Amino acid sequence: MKWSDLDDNWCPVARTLSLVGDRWTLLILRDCFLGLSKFDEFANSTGATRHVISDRLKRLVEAEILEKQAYSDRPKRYEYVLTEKGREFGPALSAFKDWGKKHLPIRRASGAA
Amino acid sequence: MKWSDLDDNWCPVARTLSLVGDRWTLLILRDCFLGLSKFDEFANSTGATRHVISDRLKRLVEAEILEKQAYSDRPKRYEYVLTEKGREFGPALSAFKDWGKKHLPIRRASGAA
DNA sequence: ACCTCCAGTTCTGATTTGGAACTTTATGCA
DNA sequence: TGCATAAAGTTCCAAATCAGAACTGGAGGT
Repeated sequence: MKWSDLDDNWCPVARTLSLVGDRWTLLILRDCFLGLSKFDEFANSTGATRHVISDRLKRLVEAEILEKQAYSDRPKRYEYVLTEKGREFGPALSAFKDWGKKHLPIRRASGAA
Repeated sequence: MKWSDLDDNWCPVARTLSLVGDRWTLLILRDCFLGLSKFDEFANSTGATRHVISDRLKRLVEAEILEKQAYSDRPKRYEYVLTEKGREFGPALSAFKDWGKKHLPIRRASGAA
């Protein structure tokens, strides 16, 4: 059973997972909702390797969840922004957020001495 | 950056992902909501290898999302059922389901000539 | 000319999967 | 007794994916 074998599954949850069913993809999406949009921002924020960021970004663009837009012409730089389809994924991330806040309280209380 | 390095992340979405952020775990959870509870049921339904099912079930029990209950004593058989914490993950799966239904219509329309 | 920034790509070794067979405990049946 | 089946895992090996770091290429800045 491979990743893509789920994309025609009878279950909509499975189909969704075939697209965004991995830690890094979901983390990148979270970043998008937080306003991040550049390659390095995703790399720094998620902690995933550049290799993975590159791969996931490609998938997300292909799935039309993100759109690649040039924000600089001369050195040709692109940023990734949510499409409408991508924005509609917000509720799913919110559900994750709510569940995490309720059931997984942070343990190592940041720097808050 | 490893799986578990996210469990103390400041972001609740990241913490949630450190637990259930992978295709198979989420698919197993979906199955639980569909009423499945046995090892082989998960294996057959998800298509994941028994090895992966075994690993994910262990994680989920450890995270108290699922509970391992004996349903037979003589051959000692166990089934996995959602805890309250696990049931509260329902909205997240629903969000995935809704998004999938709307944005990823099934393509190879089953047997429908 | 040299350093830095950004967006990727490439390389290698380690970890995780996939797929299938095997184990254990117990039942059915001939 | 002997053989087959069932459930829940475990074990093994080859293949795919990942982590980590270095490298490439275009464009400034000084």
